[in-house]
Amino acid sequence: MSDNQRMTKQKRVILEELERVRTHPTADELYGIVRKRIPRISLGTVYRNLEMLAASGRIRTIRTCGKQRRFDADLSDHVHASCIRCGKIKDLPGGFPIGRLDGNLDESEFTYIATRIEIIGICGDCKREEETREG
Amino acid sequence: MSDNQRMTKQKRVILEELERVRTHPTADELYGIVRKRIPRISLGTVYRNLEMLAASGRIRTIRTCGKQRRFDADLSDHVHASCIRCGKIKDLPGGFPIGRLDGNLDESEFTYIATRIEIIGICGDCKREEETREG
DNA sequence: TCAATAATAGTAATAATTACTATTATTGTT
DNA sequence: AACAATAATAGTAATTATTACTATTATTGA
Repeated sequence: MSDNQRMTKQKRVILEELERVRTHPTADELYGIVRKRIPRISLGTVYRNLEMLAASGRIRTIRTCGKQRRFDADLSDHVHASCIRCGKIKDLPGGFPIGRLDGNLDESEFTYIATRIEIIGICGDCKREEETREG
Repeated sequence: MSDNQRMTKQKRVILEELERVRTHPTADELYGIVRKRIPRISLGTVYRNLEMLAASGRIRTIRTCGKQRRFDADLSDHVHASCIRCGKIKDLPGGFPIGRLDGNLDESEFTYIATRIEIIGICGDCKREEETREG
């Protein structure tokens, strides 16, 4: 880290595990994963590190469906498919279909950082669950 | 309402005010607005009605930056510009630059509802505030 | 090795949202 | 217009995600 952040064991493992999974986990899902390697880590540490990693641009946070924030270590442009039922997010293959979408932006009034594209819908698991419930 | 929802005075005023403003308010911002017309309305009623209106497809909910959900009565395809500092969301003029972005979707595994596009950045107000703070 | 201090674990606090309940208002029917 | 059924309300309590706090521990540059 070039800023004054220290690379602790906790931060390294959190980042490693976030990079490994492709599920865009919530903080407590990641907490569950990381605890297998650092059993005494606390949820607050997971939150704090995710916050720091996001602030330094190392990971991204996602808010779409569901009430929990999610995290993504993949910084490349890609499209997310979010389920309105369970809140889970999957990556869509095929990369980013458009470039910087700031043609209509008044740059003096809005400083551009990034473009986000997502597909909203219902994932297969939730769909099947609804179908069995309805008969 | 064609479903079994009743059109109460509260619901009507909430919808009217949400349609009037163009700021994509949070539930409690809207609560403040609606209270001018219905002083004894409760915040829970605002939440419940926004929930019902969203469920019946009459409005949309937005989660991007900031920890509060926001609401939008404009169902037409349009791009949002979200500020990572204050969480406020503005509409970008110029309509929707791409169509249904589901070319890469496996329809059997994900039921398409909508495409959302947003620009992430820092709004003019927050930018100016940062500049004065830094000198 | 060591001093400075960033980060930790554990816990308490905060804030957004949801649930609960007795009462009120809407709506389809008469 | 009055009525019965019941959806929705106000007010409040509960829940849940996230953040703040604090004494202790671990990292890092010298």
